Amino acid sequence: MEKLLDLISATVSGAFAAAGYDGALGRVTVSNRPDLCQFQCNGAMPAAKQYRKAPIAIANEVVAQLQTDEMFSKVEAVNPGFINLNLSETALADYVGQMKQDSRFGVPLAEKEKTIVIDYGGPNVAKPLHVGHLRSAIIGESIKRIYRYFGHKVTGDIHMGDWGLQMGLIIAEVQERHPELPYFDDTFTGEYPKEPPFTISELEEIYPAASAKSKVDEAFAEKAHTATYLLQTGKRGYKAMWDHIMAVSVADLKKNYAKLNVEFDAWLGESDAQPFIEPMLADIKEKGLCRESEGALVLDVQEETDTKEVPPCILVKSDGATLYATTDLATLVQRERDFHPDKVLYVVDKRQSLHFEQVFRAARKAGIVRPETELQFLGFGTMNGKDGKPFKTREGGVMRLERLIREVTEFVYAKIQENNIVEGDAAMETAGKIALAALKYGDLSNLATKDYIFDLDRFSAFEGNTGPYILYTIVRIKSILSKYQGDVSAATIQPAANDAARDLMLALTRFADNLILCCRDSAPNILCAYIYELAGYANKFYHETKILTEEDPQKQAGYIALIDLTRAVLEQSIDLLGFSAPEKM
RNA sequence: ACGCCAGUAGCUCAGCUGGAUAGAGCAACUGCCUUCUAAGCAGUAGGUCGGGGGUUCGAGUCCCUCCUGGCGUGCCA
Repeated sequence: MEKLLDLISATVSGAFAAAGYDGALGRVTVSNRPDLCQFQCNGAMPAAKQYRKAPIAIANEVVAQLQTDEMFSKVEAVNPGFINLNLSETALADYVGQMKQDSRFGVPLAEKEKTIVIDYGGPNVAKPLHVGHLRSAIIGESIKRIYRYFGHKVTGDIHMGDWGLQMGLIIAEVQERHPELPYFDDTFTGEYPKEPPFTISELEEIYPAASAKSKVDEAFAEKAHTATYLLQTGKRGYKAMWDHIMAVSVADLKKNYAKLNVEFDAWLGESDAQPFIEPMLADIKEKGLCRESEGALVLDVQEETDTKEVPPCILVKSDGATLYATTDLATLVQRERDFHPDKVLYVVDKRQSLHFEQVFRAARKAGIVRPETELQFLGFGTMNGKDGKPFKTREGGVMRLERLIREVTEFVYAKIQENNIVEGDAAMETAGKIALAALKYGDLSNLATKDYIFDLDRFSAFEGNTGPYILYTIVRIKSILSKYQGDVSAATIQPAANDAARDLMLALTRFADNLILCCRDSAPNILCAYIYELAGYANKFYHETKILTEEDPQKQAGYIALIDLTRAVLEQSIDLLGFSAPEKM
C-alpha cells in the first residue's frame, strides 16, 4: 500500500499542476502546527519566487482546485502562503483500516535489496563484557533488525578481539601457573586434553592479572610477546590452548548476549582474517601502493581535498608484526569473498573514526572492496555516569554488564512485588523483560553519535519517556483485548469518534515515514521518539474512552480494532529495537 | 597546533532535507483511582536556542568569526 503522505502529495501536486504550476511543489508534510491543521504544503512559497507572484495568491488558486476533493474535510490558504489540510474522517478511517489489513502496516520494502554486513559487538575474548560493550550490541542489533525489516540481507558479525597480544599474555600466565601442562611440553606429541584447563571465571581473572604483570615485569612481557608470535606462527601446543580459550569464552559470550536478546549470524574474529593478510599484502606491494617509512610498511591515504593531515595507514610495523588496520583490511577481503556486500556498517566507538577513515580509503585504493560498496562508520559516544565521566560502579571499578543487568532487574522485581499484579516465577521473567526495555530504550532513545549520561536512578524511575512506559502502554491494551468478548481479529476500524481517537489514528499513519527515516539514517532514536509519541496518544485515548463498557457493539469493535492495531505497531517497533513486552506488569 | 563532534528550560535530551507560537521527560506546584492496570491522564511554572556578524520573505537549522567542553592526530586495539 502507498504511504499516506504520498497519496495526499499526489492529490495536491495535481492541484498545483491544474492551477498551472510545477506539480513538484505539491509535496505535503505532517503539520508542525497540529492546532491549525493535520497536514501542510509549503509549495506556494518557493513557487512565489519561481513565478514572481504573491505566495498567498498561488496558495488560493491551489486551494480552489482542492475545495471539492472528498479526501479533505478542510483545505485553506493562510498567510504568508501555507496550505493547510485536514483529512476527512472517512478517508482517515479508510487508510487506517488498510493498515490493519496489511502485515507491514503500510511500510514498503526497500526498492533495492542490499547485502549488508554489520560489524558490531566487538568483545575481547577472555575479558568480561562491560558497559562499554553495551552500546555497540544494542545499537547494532537494532539496526540489523531494522535493515532486515526493509528486506535487506543482513549478516551481523560479532568481530571478536581474539588474536593479538592478549592471547599471548594469557598463555604466558597459564604457563607460569601450570608449567606441567602438556601444552608447554615441546616433546609432547599426543592428543591434548579435551577439557579446558580453566573455567570462564578463572580466565577472566587470568587476563587482568597477566596484563598488570606485563606492565611491571619486563621478562614476563617479553615472554607474552614471544608466546603471541609463536601462536601466530602455528605452535601446536599454543594453538590447542588458544582453542580452549576460544571455546570457553565463546560459550560465555553467547550466554551473555542471549540475555541481551542480541544474536550474531557470524562469530568471526580477528583470527579469521589472518589467512588473508599475506596475499593481501603481496597484492598491495605488487600494485605499488605502499612504501617504507621509518621501518614500517605504510599506505598513503592523504587526499588533495583534505583540510587536515591524514596519517598513512600502517600495514606492517617496523618489527614486522601486523596490526589493527591490517586485520581490518584483511577482514574486508574475507567479507568481500564470503558475502560480497553492498554495504559494510561498523558500529564502533566514535573515537575510532580516524582509524576507519584510513581503513576505508586504503580498502578503496587497494581495490579490496568494489567502488560501489558503501563503507559506513557509525561511531557511538561514550556512556558516562552522572558526573559526566565514563560510567563506573559506585566503588569506582568498571561496571560489568552482568552486574548492570542484575541491578536493574532487581529494582524492577521489587517494583513488581509492590504492585502485586504478577506473582511467583513469572515475576522474575517479567522483571527481566522490563529491565531490558529500560536499558535498551534508555540507550537507543539517545542519538547514537553523542555521549550520553547513564543514570541508574533516572532509568529506575520508569516514568515518562522510558522503555517501561512503552511496555506499560502495550500491557494495558493487551489487558483490554483479553477481556473483550468479541473477536478481536474481526473488528474493523471506524471513523474517529472523538479527538483522542483521531489523534491516535493520525499517529498510526506516521509509522511508515518514521521507520523509513530511521532506516535511512541508521538511527533507532527516531523510532523511539515515534513510539513514545504513539504511546502517548494511545494512553490518552485509553484514558478518555471507556472501551469495555461501550454499549454500541460496532463502536466498541472500532475501538478494539484501533487499539489492537496500536498494539501491533508498538510490538513490531519494540521488536525492531530489540526487546519485548510481557503480558502483565 | 590542526582536525572532528558538541553547547537548546534547574537536570537529561528531541527538533526530519530552513517554515507559522522552539518541544518532551525528570525535578517543582495543582487536579483526576468504589468504573478497562495511577509504571497512567490533564494542567501551572520554567528559554535573548553559547556570544557576535551575515545570507533569506523566513534561521535552533545554512555561511563567517569568537568563547567553552569532549575526543582524536604514524607503529595499542
